[in-house]
Amino acid sequence: MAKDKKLVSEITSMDEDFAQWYTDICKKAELVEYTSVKGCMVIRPYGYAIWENMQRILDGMFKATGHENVCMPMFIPESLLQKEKDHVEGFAPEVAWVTHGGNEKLEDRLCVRPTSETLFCEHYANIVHSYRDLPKLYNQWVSVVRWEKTTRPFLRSREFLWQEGHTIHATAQEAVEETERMLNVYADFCEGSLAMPVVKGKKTDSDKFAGAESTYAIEALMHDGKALQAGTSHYFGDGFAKAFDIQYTDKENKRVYPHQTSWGVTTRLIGAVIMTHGDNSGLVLPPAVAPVQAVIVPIAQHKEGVLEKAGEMFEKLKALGIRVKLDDSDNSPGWKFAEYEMKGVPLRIEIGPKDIEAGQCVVAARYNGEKQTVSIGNDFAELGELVTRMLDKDIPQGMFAKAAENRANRTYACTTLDEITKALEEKGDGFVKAMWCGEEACEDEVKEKTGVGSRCIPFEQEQLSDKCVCCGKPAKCMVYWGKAY
RNA sequence: CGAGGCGUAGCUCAGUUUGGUAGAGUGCUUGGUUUGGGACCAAGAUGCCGCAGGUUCGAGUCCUGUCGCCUCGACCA
Repeated sequence: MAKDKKLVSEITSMDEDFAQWYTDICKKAELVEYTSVKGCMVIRPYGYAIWENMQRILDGMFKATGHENVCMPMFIPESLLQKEKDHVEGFAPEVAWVTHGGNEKLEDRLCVRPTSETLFCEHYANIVHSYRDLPKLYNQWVSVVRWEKTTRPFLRSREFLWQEGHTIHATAQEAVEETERMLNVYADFCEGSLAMPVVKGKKTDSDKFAGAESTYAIEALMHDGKALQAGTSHYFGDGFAKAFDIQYTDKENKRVYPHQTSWGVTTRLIGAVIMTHGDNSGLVLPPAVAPVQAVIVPIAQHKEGVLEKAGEMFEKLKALGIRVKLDDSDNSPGWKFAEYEMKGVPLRIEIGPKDIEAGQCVVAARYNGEKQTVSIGNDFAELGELVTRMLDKDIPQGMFAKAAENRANRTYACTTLDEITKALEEKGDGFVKAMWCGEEACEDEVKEKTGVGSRCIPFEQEQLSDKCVCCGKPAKCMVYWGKAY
């Protein structure tokens, strides 16, 4: 166990300090370790447990919306990848290639999947023949490889874990509905389980997924005012179906092309949680995904009765289905406090000789540091109720409110480029809301002059003015702008 | 891929200017005292000074090359 005395760096507005703070947490909370494989991370047990919790919740949501899990191969033959033109152009610069099998050179190189649209398409072509075969609603939990030039734990690594959902539908309308449904599933997960407010919207054309007709995304704002794309959902139209020759016979006995979607979230969500909720004492985890939801710290544990009482408490909370840990190691209480704060454990319960005498214990919440004493009685009933209520309701709601407040303080509505520059300079990086004419030239100019790029066209539109923030021509929509990870 | 910075004990780093026995703090091991915010005392273990060449009587230190990591750009979930 790492017992480094030095705590994490302070969060400040400086970019480099924030980056240092972030990497400190990733390492000191024992989430990741670097490896000899360049740009790839070891996700350690504590970090992986967070991902497992995310997986469990999301998988339940996918199953509830009728999706089935499958597993596609890790390798994609070059000939298969080449079939859809936009897609291959988008991904070619960042794929890794397998050129040899044993000692033999391969005729057709194999790419290590950067995403699996092409494999799903090939499969659809084999199994979709009739309208009766549709829709197919698939998902897979795998890792993918993208040969990134620079990497950061969770936010960008050469290999990362994700889920990719792939669906195929008879009609365009059904496919669009699916794209929107899954974006909503992601948003509900982020806001409900991760206590992280997100903006739902559509990407501009220049920002679309390679091969997509339209891309939807949820965007979250981090502590330092930068935006993070937390999940995406793509509508493909029938472009892939045409490229891969997927056709079915409809009720009128005509051969037609089906419509597809894909959607994914990754271990980047762990990075999003760190940068949304973390503070100067370390990680702050939402209870829904915390590997340990409550830690019991006995005080003066060598004294008679302390460990016994703590043990009873542990069993009681465990029986309530709470992920609870009793730390009876011989580290000092102060050390334990700091350690579990670093690791973001949502609740700490202190119990010592004084408490036992008074028939109580102390419960401290990680996200706001508030302590309260609660009676333990004979069977810990009151404690069990309090802990359950805090983990299920008070803490997620409190964390969400805190994150939403931070986002509100860093969201600026602007009507001119000068206003944007001024707001960013005076108040720091954040979301900028501004009107846009829909021209790519203006999108580029805004980025060049103010430093913020388009994040998404939010579903919830506001009419800030009727003119484009850049060119002054009639505006088509309001866009969220921001610096991105 | 462009520009900067850094590689010395598990970790954070000093030592490099001016070449001369490999250092500190922290962590680790053992024993004892402690325990309501990273406790204290004592004893102990820990190094291909990133790697490869070169200069030199002698290189952590100088030269050349190389690999790796970090930050900022560009690209990206």
